[in-house]
Amino acid sequence: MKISHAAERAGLPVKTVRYYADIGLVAPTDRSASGYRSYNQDAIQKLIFIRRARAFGFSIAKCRELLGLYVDDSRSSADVKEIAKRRLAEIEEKQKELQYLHDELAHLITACRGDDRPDCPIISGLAQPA
Amino acid sequence: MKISHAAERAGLPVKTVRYYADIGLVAPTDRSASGYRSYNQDAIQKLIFIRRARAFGFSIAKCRELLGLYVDDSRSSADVKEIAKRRLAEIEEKQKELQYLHDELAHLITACRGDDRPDCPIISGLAQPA
DNA sequence: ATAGGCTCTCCAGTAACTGGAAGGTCAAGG
DNA sequence: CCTTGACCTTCCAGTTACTGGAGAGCCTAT
Repeated sequence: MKISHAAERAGLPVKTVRYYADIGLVAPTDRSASGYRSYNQDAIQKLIFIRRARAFGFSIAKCRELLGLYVDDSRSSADVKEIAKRRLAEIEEKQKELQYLHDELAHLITACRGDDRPDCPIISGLAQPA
Repeated sequence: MKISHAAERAGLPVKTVRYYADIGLVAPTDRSASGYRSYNQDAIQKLIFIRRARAFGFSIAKCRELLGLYVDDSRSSADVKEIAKRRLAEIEEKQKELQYLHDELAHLITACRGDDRPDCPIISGLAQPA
């Protein structure tokens, strides 16, 4: 299967698939005589795996690690769970941070009349060193 | 005030202050004979403003825009409120997204025994095209 | 005079692609 | 057989917002 077909199957842009090949994340199964990348079902499955892991916010480095575990039938589920739990903790951290931002910004917005007068609590709020 | 002092006052790394000068976001008040950047209170206030806006997740481009409104005494508070509201909407969007990720990942983690056996719902969950 | 702690500029690298240019390949249609 | 158009290739540059480092100049104190 040529790259555009594989990319479509995997739900990724062609450029990205090529990029993943370049960085050695998912190598094409082989190359045609004319140099075209060729992907088999197995490689496409890896691309799908990566797309999903990326959608979960795993970095390329973590994806590489996860892919290693994915192809290793003998790895323990504990290894995977550990990585996933750490990622979950990061997500929760980010959630807290966003919640804080949300509340503070919402507060400023509420305080701002939003009319055509110049005085604005949002601007002055941002100007506070805090 | 030389750059390290100004940076400290503003709560920013020196490198960042220099960077902001390079991209024309906050220019130093002037330069000493030997070429050292010099910042007055006004410039430091702008740096603080930028730091705060950045902490709220405003892009440099938005910061530039906000800074324009900050220094413009005649701008209407509605202009500012509009930008802030859009940012708030982005934050809320991100929150929803994170919540979804969180729940899906938490679900996979719960389903995984995390022992030394190889079968792992996290891995197989990631391998689903979904 | 020299040591240290500043400061300067410029270059490169980060993460994960994305866009574009220049050129090769391949199947179909005329 | 030739051309057209859709593919494919490589390579280079740009994105965001810095950050690190090299090499060199400046300034103050001892």
